[in-house]
Amino acid sequence: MDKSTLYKGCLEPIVMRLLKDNGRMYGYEITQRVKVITRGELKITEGALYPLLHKLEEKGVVETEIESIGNRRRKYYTLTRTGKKQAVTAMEEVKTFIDSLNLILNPKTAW
Amino acid sequence: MDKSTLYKGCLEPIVMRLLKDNGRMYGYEITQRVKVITRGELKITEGALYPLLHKLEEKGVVETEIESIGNRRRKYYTLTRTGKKQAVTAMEEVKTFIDSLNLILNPKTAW
DNA sequence: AATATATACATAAGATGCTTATGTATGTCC
DNA sequence: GGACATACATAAGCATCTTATGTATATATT
Repeated sequence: MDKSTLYKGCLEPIVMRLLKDNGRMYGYEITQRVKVITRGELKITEGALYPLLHKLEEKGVVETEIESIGNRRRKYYTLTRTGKKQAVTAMEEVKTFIDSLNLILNPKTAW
Repeated sequence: MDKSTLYKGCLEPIVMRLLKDNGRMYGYEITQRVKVITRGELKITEGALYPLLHKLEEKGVVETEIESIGNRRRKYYTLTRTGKKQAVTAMEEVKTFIDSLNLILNPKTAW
């Protein structure tokens, strides 16, 4: 099995968590942050991330701000008020999900 | 976000784990077992499970045995020798994956 | 006796969420 | 000057799931 198929569906909560913790991030920064935090285990591809960010913006979960550093531009993303609420719910859902996974995959451990 | 999207990609390791633990199971049994273990949180649909089981059989990960109880038939699945090896690897991969997820989603907790 | 629900399998169409590939452009290091 | 990093974006294609549908037997309900 391809290792990366596991994380399908988890990208959205990951992004929301990072925005919740850090307040304001740009796309490329998110990819790098995930790589560092997970010691290279999780690698977010740009082909997955950018369309997701656009979708979240359309849904009003995040809002953007473009910042220029010299001739370079960065697009910063911030959670909206609604986004912050949804982030809380999303975190609970992921927690429950991981608990369920652990119940099956680590039946002997008491989580 | 639809809650069930989270578990995309996790069905295969779940099935392998159950077969590894229980030796021999049939499809419907797997769906019920997951429901009980996770207290109703994870519901495996038959439309997802049966094609997966067939795929695993094609790949030589599992082998089947049909058993009749009265007029009813059950198709039992067992891990092959290769399947058992792959199950070990799969479990390690899922463990690493969950660890990575936790690093991002529970940054304050030391796992 | 009829109906609903549970058991048990299966497949097909469609949606979703990713990978891979490609493109543009600037900045930095050697 | 070329390689690599930074920074964005999109499109084609694939894998994995949901939803819908179908078949058939067994059991419980009314």
